[in-house]
Amino acid sequence: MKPTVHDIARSAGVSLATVDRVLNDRPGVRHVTRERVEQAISRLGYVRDVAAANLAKGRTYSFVFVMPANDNSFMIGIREEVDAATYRSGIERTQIRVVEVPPFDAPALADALDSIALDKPDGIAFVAVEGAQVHAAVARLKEAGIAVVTLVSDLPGSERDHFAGIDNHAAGRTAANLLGRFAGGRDGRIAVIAGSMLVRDHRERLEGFLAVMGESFPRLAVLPVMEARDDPALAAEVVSAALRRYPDIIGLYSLGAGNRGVVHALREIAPDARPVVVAHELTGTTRAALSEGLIDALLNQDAGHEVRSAIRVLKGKVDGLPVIAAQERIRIDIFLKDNMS
Amino acid sequence: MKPTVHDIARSAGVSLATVDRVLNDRPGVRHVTRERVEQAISRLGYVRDVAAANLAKGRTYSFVFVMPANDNSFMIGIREEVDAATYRSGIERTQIRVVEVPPFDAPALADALDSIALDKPDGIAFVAVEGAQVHAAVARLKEAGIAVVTLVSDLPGSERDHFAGIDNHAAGRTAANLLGRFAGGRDGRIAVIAGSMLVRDHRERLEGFLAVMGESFPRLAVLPVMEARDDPALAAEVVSAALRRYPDIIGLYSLGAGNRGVVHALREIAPDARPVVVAHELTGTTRAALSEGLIDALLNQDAGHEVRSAIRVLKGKVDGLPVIAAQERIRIDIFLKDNMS
DNA sequence: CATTTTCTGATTTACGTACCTCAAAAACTC
DNA sequence: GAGTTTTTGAGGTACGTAAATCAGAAAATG
Repeated sequence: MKPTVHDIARSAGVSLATVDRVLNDRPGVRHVTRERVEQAISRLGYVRDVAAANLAKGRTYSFVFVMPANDNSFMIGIREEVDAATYRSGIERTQIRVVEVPPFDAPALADALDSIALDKPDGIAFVAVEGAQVHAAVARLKEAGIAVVTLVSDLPGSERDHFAGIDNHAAGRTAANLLGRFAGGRDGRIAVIAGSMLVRDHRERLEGFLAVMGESFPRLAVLPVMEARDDPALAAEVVSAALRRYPDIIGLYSLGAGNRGVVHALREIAPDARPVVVAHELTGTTRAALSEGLIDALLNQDAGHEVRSAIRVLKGKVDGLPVIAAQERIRIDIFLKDNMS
Repeated sequence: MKPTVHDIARSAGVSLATVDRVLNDRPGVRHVTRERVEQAISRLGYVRDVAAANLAKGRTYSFVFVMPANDNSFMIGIREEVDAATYRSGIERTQIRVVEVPPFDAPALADALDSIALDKPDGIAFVAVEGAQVHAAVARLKEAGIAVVTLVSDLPGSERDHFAGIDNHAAGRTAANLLGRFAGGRDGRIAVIAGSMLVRDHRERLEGFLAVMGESFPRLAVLPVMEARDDPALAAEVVSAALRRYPDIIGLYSLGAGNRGVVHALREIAPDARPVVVAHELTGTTRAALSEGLIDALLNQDAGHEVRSAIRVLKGKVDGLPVIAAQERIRIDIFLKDNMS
């Protein structure tokens, strides 16, 4: 049977109160006694029953998620996952609030962070936009003892505790690898459409993509990146324009959101003239485009995983536990039309 | 504040005992009273505190995992995950025992299942081998009220409650798609190496693979499948032999385990004569081969996910809960050298 | 209407831990 | 050795639920 605190007390020849003092790091235990207890703990292989402990503590965590008010499917998906987590978290003594901010707007984000800090939540997760104001706001949050996690897009060099998202460099490299190999040795141009170079995830994807393109597929010429602010209408426009202007585009990498527009533009083209397309994020639109053959491969980051990881890390930080890197690594999923889940 | 059973009792104007009877579906509550309580529950939005409930119940689940005594990395990985789960499960009031059986041996598996049934565990998970004896053994398990889940390889048509594994048909299709596109329009032969056509997962992969090959890549001729019983030495031999005999092999699909042997054989070949290789399962060997360029793409089923899913489902079955299909679907992961996690 | 059966209430114990108080013992200090 | 401080013990309450007992009320049965 699983040992309990009572067993420890008996085995160490001390009282329950002393075991409790050792376990919860309370003062008033002599060094030798503490060691006796610790020995008993490892001897019996005692592990604290977390469920019972939480029940006894009655602790509740309060977290705030700061999300860009984008209407693209990915961000909607993330918000849904936050909602789902919020629902479950009611069960797990966790309170989660969601705050929306204008997208791609560093000052607005910094302001939001500062105003949230006034409520003194236990932790904050946010989608980073680069900017000195944001760095400063994060520093203030940490100053106030609030756990901080970046979500989807990171803010390296800041004092955030953790980044819950994929390795976007690797994602870009993977995209290049797929696009290059799918292009099958033909020559031609490659178009790239992004949301904004202001967000780190997009920039890193581009860097990784260009690196592999240069290394492994020198016969494919990559056009200058187009930015469409993850706006479907704008994306449709710029992609259409590019495809008209350069008939020898044989590949397209859509590394941001707003794929509704990209797919729309692709549909206008004669099937045999369509480029090989690699895009990001599995949504209703992209999933359909994948089965239809408009998109050839899809890189995905699982929103649910990211949100749950962020919450786990925030809880861990609040409780002073270390992050288990292996557990919190978010994988880059690749979908072809045959393995859509 | 989160409502408790006490709040429900007060709000419904009944006693705690009655609330308990309703919640735990115990007899002795009039229909109208039951409804009053249920209304109070939904009115207050009560959710049972699972932690407290488990604490109070003190219930322990006993599960048995029946695994083939294979020494390939994938099965070792599965066993490691079972061990890890076993460790954690001590915390979660779950007892897991692992039983090994000879691989690819239906009568032995059936015998093992029967002998395990004598202990009357709450649930059994096993890697299926096809055979009438196994079907019959599963029927007996269900007869005895034991929850049954197949792991990695399924046994459709049997009375198992659930299959914790990937859609192997889709995996084969995905492999064909990747292999065909990576081959880049060249003509040539494709070799396929499997473990055994006796296990359903291998057979289904092959079917999916052949289907897409026929549909989409008619210029690639698929050689008859080679079976190596997931034995590295044997695999090395047959792959070497095939590559020697057919110099125009431009693609290889390794759909079983024993990739150590396959990689060994590939390494013997001049780099520029190497075929495009798609294999299954991310292990130490295959991971290295992927970075080295010996393998071009890897399909993977996450052993940890599968084991945890199996345990979740078993617990659910024991508690009479329905399986949440979306949550229990195991994805097919694709790894290229750039997105190894 | 009496009797049996079916409900319901009140109360208690337990699960494993946290946290509190009060008293007693042990270890120091001068 | 008296006084002070530190360490330890004993005991209790609480968390939210499960499960049991027993008595009493209500309903159904004859």
